[in-house]
Amino acid sequence: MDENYLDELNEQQRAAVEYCDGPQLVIAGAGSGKTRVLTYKIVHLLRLGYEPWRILALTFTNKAAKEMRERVEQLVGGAVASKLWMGTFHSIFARILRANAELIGFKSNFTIYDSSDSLSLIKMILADMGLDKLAFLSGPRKGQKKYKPSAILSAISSAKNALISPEEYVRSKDLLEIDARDNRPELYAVYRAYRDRCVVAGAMDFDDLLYYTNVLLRDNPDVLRHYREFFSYVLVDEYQDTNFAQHVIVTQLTRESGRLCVVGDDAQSIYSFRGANIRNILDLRKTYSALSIFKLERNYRSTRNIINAAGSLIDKNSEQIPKTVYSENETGALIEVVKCYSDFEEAYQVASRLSQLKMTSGDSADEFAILYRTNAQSRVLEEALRKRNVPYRIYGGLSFYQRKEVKDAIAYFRLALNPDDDEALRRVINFPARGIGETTLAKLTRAAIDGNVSLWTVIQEPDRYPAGLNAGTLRKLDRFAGLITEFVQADRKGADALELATRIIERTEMLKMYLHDSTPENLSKQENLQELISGVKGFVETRVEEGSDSMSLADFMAEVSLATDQDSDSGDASEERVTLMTVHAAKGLEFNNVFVVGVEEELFPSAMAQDSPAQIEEERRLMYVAMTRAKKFCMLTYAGSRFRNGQTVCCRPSRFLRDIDQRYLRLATNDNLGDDAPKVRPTVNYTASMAGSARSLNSLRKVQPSSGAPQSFRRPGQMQPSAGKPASDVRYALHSVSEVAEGTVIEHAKFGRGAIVNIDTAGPDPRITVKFENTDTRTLMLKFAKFSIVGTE
DNA sequence: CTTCTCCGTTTTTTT
DNA sequence: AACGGAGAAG
Repeated sequence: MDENYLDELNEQQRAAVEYCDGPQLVIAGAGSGKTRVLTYKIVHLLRLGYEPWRILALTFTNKAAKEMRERVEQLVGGAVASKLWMGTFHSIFARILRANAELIGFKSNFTIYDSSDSLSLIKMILADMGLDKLAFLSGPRKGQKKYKPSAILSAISSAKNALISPEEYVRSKDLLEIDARDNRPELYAVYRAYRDRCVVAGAMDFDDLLYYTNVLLRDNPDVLRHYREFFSYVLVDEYQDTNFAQHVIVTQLTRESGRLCVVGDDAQSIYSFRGANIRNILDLRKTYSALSIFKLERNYRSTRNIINAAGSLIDKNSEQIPKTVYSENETGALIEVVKCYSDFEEAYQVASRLSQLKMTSGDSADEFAILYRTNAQSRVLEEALRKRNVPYRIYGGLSFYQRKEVKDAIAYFRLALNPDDDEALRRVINFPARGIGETTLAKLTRAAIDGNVSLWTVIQEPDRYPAGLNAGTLRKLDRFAGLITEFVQADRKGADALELATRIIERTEMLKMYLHDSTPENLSKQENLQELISGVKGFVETRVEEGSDSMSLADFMAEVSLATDQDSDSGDASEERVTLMTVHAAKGLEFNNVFVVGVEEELFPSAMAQDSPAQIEEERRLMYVAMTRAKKFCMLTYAGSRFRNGQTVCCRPSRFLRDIDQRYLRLATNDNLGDDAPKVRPTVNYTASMAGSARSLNSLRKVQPSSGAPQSFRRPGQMQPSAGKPASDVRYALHSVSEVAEGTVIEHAKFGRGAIVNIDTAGPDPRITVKFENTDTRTLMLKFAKFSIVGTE
């Protein structure tokens, strides 16, 4: 370990790192070395003699956890770093819950429902309760569904984040009153049914992971005592993004010891839609009377202009902890504001300015980022970049594990581990088609709900839970059950993830199905299934290499079920690319050059945020995050019209542009940022010819109450550079043995560049062993490995 | 029971 | 534009 690690910190950072005498809050402005403080603090704790496996470091995203681990690794080595408890709230507590599952009425093999599972379960419950019918309401809500699944889900989610059980919910006069007013008086019953079905299915959703952790610690004093003592120091990153459930877990674990270090920046709180609450930071002082507060205010990242501009923007927010972020870097260029006619022109402008800047600055492509408010905005930008042959990488969008065919396969995986998993069962009971249709499923569901058991139990014990099915149907169900049982037993007998996964794909004939005809979609589905298998294979191989015995399908699923899109670091690291992502996804990152596009009213700030000042402030913080990603150059663009929801709508410049002190901006001479617009009625600020009906629809929509946080469904065709796009299909293909030799240099779709060191043709399927430039050596099955041949060594 | 087709709704951000 | 849901035909 580097002895002089403390010298690499400035005075404020060093003070924060060295203070280990009690609870500590570090308010860290953007770019002030927040992660640096956390990583060095961990190193410092190790120095002081804290054992690595008793340090708990919680982050918000997988990406942040990974980055922190890597940075600690560099300082103390992988052997020590791998012993730290470091990860997202969700993954760490999932692990703890699995270890203690029986105490809260679960088994350790519980499934984790993702948002689409949750939504599908909500829909099922609403249908069962007869609440999915149209409501005959008058006025603007006429014809709208009373119980909108996504809104229900988000209400349930809020309840759990506030640690309110269904039983407590129904006892709360306030909540019932609100529901009555919102025309959904039976929400409590939906919540209860949802909870019950999850329990029966042995499933937890994302919120449950936090909720049940609280239950576990609340109802089992000995468990609480154990973890309190076990974790001798707790560190939390991005505390401004924690919700109440997370806050309570943290305080439960550290209230007595006071060995807590929390880092956050209230100005970067951008997840309140998910229950994050800045109050958690402020309330720390109440919980810990001895709380010491440290401030990091010097920004090392950006030029003065960028920091000053962002500062002048965030000053317009009323709610914030007073602090002054300053930069002592060079003044730098002004922030460029560009007005465009349309989203197409915007994309063109950005692409051309980017290419030009790339030439003049000499920065490589990965020093450029284009940030947007919504994923949908990426389309046009992609096109413009492609036209200019600028290589880019999109983050977000549909994750690999969310693709239909992959989800289907995963559903079988899940059933093998937990056949009670209703959502997985419903997904694949008739896929591939085996003549078990809606009617049968409805009858099974009815019986399952009446018996308060899982669908699997109903299928297993038809006599005990009669569903009123005819003999033919029963026979079909029996065959399906046989298939699942076979997988379950294979897992119990200790099959590793690859054996079991391969068997599932073969026995269900999923891959075969797609082989039948070779439409482009089918081809891509085949590829994705093969990619999944090679993912499993890679997982098993890694575990073998690491000398770990944890290579069961359950171990694989534990990694996968909480891995989200950002995590898939696919694409080769060797090639430099421009980054395209949402502002949310960009948090914690930095680039020399940042383009923020679509800086318009109703988009940024979002149309959903228009009706409350608090939401506008969150959007403003989001804008602040966007701008402070930039080190040297920042450009903001807006368009006069934009293709949205299938039609072209008019747009006005964002109020945020006017919030920024104009001293730091470079505007086109004729650009007044929409300041001439009458401010009284901003939304109807258009001539009828310009605006058309979309506009009036929009102003109508504002009357309706906002419908909560919708769960995201992303379109295919984004992300995963290796699939979907014709360009990449050509680049990475399958190869035969005759095409490769030892010494052949290949470019793998996932692992990057590497040289073949061995070819094994002994088995039924030829394998190649490749030493990759990222130091990994992997053995790949030739029939699955997607790569291009670069040359020979 | 399956498949096809039309219709209506949708769009914020993510663990 | 793109998806899911509903309804009709096979």
